[in-house]
Amino acid sequence: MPELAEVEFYRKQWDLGLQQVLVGLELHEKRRVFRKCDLQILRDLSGKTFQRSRALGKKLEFAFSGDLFLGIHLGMSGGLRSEPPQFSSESHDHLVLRFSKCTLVYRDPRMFGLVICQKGRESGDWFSNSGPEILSDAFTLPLFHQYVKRKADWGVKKFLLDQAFFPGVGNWMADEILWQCGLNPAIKTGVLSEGEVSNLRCKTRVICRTALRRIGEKYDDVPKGWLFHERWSGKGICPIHSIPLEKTVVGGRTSAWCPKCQPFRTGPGMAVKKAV
DNA sequence: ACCCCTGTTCGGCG
DNA sequence: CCGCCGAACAGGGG
Repeated sequence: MPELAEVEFYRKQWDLGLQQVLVGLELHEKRRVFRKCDLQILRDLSGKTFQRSRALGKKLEFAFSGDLFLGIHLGMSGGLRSEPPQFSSESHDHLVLRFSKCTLVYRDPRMFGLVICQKGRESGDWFSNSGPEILSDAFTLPLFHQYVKRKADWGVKKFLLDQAFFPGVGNWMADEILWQCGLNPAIKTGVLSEGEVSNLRCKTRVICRTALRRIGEKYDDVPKGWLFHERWSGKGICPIHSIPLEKTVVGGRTSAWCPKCQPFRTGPGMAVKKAV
């Protein structure tokens, strides 16, 4: 489930443990999510203070005293939550952090997620990204044009899913952006008009900002009128045209799109505006 | 029962 | 050697 805003929501679930000392740690070390984790460093977290956390795209980083960092990627089905001190872990709770006032739990049934541990002043190479965050000042229009130029022969859906360019954007966000831009997911980025490129960047930022504000605060608070609500309901209907959505595999992922809002084409087009 | 999946990596193939 | 694509990972939900 977790994309940009859901990741932020889950990050906050662990805020209850901030500035507290980790008094106990339970883990199922054989599980797949620890496949890249240094278990020695992970166990060293015991007795340390949970100082701060941050998110970058779909990655989460939790900083502890002693220059220790815990990194988590939630994969397809991961989630974080806080429980009372006396909580007993359940079958998919792979990592359980005990504090005096709360218990922080990492759960992931499908185990596509990842736990990383590092020691050092810097949080290390895992928690970093080649490009700027979508909502940062560095995510400029000229930079966006460079991206488009570099991937001119990519379908725009595949383009949006590239984490190096769009950290945090996942399948549903990409579909939301394309629908609100009136762009078919299979259109090559090189074919977009100047206005469409500019609109694509703008809508991407607005949707990220709105999603962070709403979903980041309350998991299921998805803005009314968004394609999201129709995406996987048995018969998805375009909120604008009330006609069935198409479901096709584009860029390796199932995509939902409206044939009226998002007609396919192979040549230059005009910028499309839509108010949602 | 069967088919689907909001992510990422890897190996085969052209 | 490179890029694209499907498979694989593993379990839950419709």
